[in-house]
Amino acid sequence: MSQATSQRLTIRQIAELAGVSIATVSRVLNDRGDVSDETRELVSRVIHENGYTANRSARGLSAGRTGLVGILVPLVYPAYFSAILAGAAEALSERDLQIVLSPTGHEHDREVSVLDRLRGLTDGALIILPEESSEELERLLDRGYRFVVLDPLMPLDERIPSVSAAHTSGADQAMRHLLELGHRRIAQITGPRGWLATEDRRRGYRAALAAAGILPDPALEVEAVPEVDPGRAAAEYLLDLPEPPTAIFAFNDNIAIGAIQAARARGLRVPDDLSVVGFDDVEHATIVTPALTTVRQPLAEMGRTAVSLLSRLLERHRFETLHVELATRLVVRDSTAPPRSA
Amino acid sequence: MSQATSQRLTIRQIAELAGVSIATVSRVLNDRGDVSDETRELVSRVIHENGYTANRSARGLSAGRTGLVGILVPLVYPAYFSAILAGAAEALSERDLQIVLSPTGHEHDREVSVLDRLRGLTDGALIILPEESSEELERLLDRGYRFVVLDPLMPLDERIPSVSAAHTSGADQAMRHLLELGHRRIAQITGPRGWLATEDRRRGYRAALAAAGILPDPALEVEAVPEVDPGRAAAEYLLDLPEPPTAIFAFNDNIAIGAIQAARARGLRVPDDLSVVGFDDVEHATIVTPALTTVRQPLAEMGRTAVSLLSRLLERHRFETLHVELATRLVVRDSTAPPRSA
DNA sequence: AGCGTGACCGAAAACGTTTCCGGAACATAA
DNA sequence: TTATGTTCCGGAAACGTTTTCGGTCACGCT
Repeated sequence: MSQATSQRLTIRQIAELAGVSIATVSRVLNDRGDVSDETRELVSRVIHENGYTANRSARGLSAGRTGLVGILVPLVYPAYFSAILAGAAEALSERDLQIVLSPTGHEHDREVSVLDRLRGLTDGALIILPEESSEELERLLDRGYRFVVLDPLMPLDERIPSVSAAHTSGADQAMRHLLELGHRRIAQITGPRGWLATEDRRRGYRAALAAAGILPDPALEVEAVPEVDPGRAAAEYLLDLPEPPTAIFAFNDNIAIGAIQAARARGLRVPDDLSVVGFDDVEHATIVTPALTTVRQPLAEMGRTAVSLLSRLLERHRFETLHVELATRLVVRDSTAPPRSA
Repeated sequence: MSQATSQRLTIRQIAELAGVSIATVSRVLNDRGDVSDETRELVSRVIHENGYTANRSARGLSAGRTGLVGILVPLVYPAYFSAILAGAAEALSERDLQIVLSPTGHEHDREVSVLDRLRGLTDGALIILPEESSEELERLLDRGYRFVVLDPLMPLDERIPSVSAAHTSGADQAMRHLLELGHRRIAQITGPRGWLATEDRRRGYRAALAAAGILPDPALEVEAVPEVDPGRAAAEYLLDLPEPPTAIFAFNDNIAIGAIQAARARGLRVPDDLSVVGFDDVEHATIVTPALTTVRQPLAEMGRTAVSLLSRLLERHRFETLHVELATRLVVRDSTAPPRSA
C-alpha cells in the first residue's frame, strides 16, 4: 500500500485499475444490468480492495437527486423532538436516504434561511413545528420544493402535506377519564395561545365539560410554556385559587410534571389530593412519581408516517392523501384518582 | 410570475437575467472581492427576486468541500445522545456546517457502511461511542478521512482524535461522597464489561474503597445494560443479597433510576434505607423522586469540543492536541444520605 | 454468406458550480 | 509619450459522476 497522497480515489482510477471504462464501473456501483458477471466480479473486487466510495456531490449533480432529506426541528434535546426524529430516522434509513439535521431554535428567520440552504442540498424535507405562515410554505411549494409538515402550529393550506395527532380526541379522552372519576372542578394548563394543538385541545376540554353539564370557569384555564418550570408556576397559581381544582389537564408531560412538583411543594398528594393528566407520553411520564396518566401521541409513528408521505412526494406520486392525523390514546397510570370529596 | 416549469434556477440563468457572467454571480454569492458595488448590488437583487440558491452538490463537487459533517450516533432518542447532539449542532451551525445524522443502532456493520457512505459525502465526522476497533479507525484515518471520536468504548491509538469525560475522577468523587456519609458497604452497578468508561469507573470505585481501607467485595459489583429495567434487575439482585449494600453507585442515571424503583418496590426508602448515585446528569435525574445525586458529564460541552477539534482538523491544523478529557463533577441532590446504622 | 439479435461495453455529453487566467479600461508614474 | 498598475469582469477548464447512444462481437437463423 504505497498510498503516497491520501487523495480520494475516483471512478476513473478504479476503471483504470480494472481495465474497463468508467461507465462500467458506474454500472457496477449502481447495480445496473448490462455487465457480465465476470466483469462485475472483477470491478467489485477492485472497488473493495481500494476502499473506494463514490463522491456523492458528483453523483448528486449528475443524477439530479442527492439522497438527502432535511429535517427541521426547533430543538434537538427535548424528548418530544428526539422521539419524532428517531421514528423518521428509522424510516429514512430503510429508504437509503440520509438526514440533514437542522435545528432552528424556534426562530422564524433562522428557519427561513435554513430552508433556503436545504433547497439546494436536499431532495425534500420534514418540517417539525414550523414557525412559518401558510403563505410562506405555499411559496416554498410553488418553487418546487417538496416537504411534509409535522405537527403544524397553525392551520395550513390544503396543498401543504402534513402529519399531526388527534388533539381534540385526546383531550376528550383525558377529560372523560377525569369526569368519570368524579371530578367536577378540572383546570386546564394550555400551551401557547394560537397554536393549533392548544386550540384543538381547548376545544376538547370545553366540549367534554359541556357534555357533562359543567359550566367552564375561565379562571381554571391558564397558559404556560410547555416546560417543567412554567408548568409548576401555572399549577401554583391554580392551587392558590380560593376554590382550587381537584384535577389538572396539562398541555404536555413537562407541564404535568411541574404540576406534580407544585402539589408536592404544598404538601398535597397526587393523586389523592390532586389528579394530573399529561399529554405526549414521553419517557419522563414513566420516571416521575407518581407515574403519569397521560395522552399518548405516537411520536415515532408520526415521524415514520411523514417519511412515507415525503417519499411518495419525491417519487412524484401526486394523488395520495396529503393529510394524516394519527390517533391518540389515554394511558392511565398513577397520577389520577377520584377526588377526595367524592 | 409566469413560472411555467418550476425547475430550479441555475447560476447561468441568474447571470443572464443580471446581464453578467456566471463568474461574477459566483463571486457575489461567495462574497469575494473583485466586484464593483454597483454590480454586486444588481446581482444580489436578481438573486433575491428569484429566490435563487446555489446547488450544493455542484458547489461541493467544484470546490472540493461540501460543508457537511456526519454525526454517527448509536441511537437518537436517549437523552445522553441528544444532549451531545444538541451541543454539537449548536457549534456546527456557528461554523456554517450542516449535519448529516446517521443512527447506527449500536451495530458494527451498519456503522462501517455508514462511514463508507459518509466518506464520499461529508468533509468529516463525529463518531459517538464507536463500535469499531482502533485498527478500523486508523485505516479510516489513513484513507484521509477526518473525524473525532466522542466517548470511545475502548482505548484508541494515539493518532485518533477523541473527546471524553473524566470517568475515574467522577467515580472517585461519587465514592468519596458516599464514604464521607459513612457508607462502608457500597455496591457498584457497572456498565458493559470492556467499555472504557466501565473500566475507568471501576478503577475509581476500587481506588476509593482502597483509600478508605475497605476490602472490595466482588459480590457487590454487578454489570447491567445502562437502561432502567436492567438497572432495576441488577439492584434487585443486590438488595436480595444476605448482606445488602447501604449504597449503590450506578453506571448511569437510568440504572440509578431502576435502583430507586427496585428499592421502592421492596418498601425501602431512598435515601434513608438506601443511597443511590448516578452518572451523567441527564434531565431524568431531576425528574425522578428523590432527585438523583449524580456525577455530571458535560455532554453538550463534549459535543461542542468535538466540533472545535474537528473544525481544526478540517482546516488542516495538525499540531493541536488530539485528545481532550473534560472534567466531571458531583451534583448532590436527594438520593444520598448517611446509612441507617450510622 | 448474409442478416438479425442480444449481450456487453466505451465515448462523450451533461449536471451547476468554483476558480484560474487573462483582457479591457482606466489611472498613475516616469 | 510609454510603462506600470488597479479594478473589474468574462471565458473556459475542472470537479466526479450518471446516462445516452451507438458500436462490437458472438451467435443462431435463413
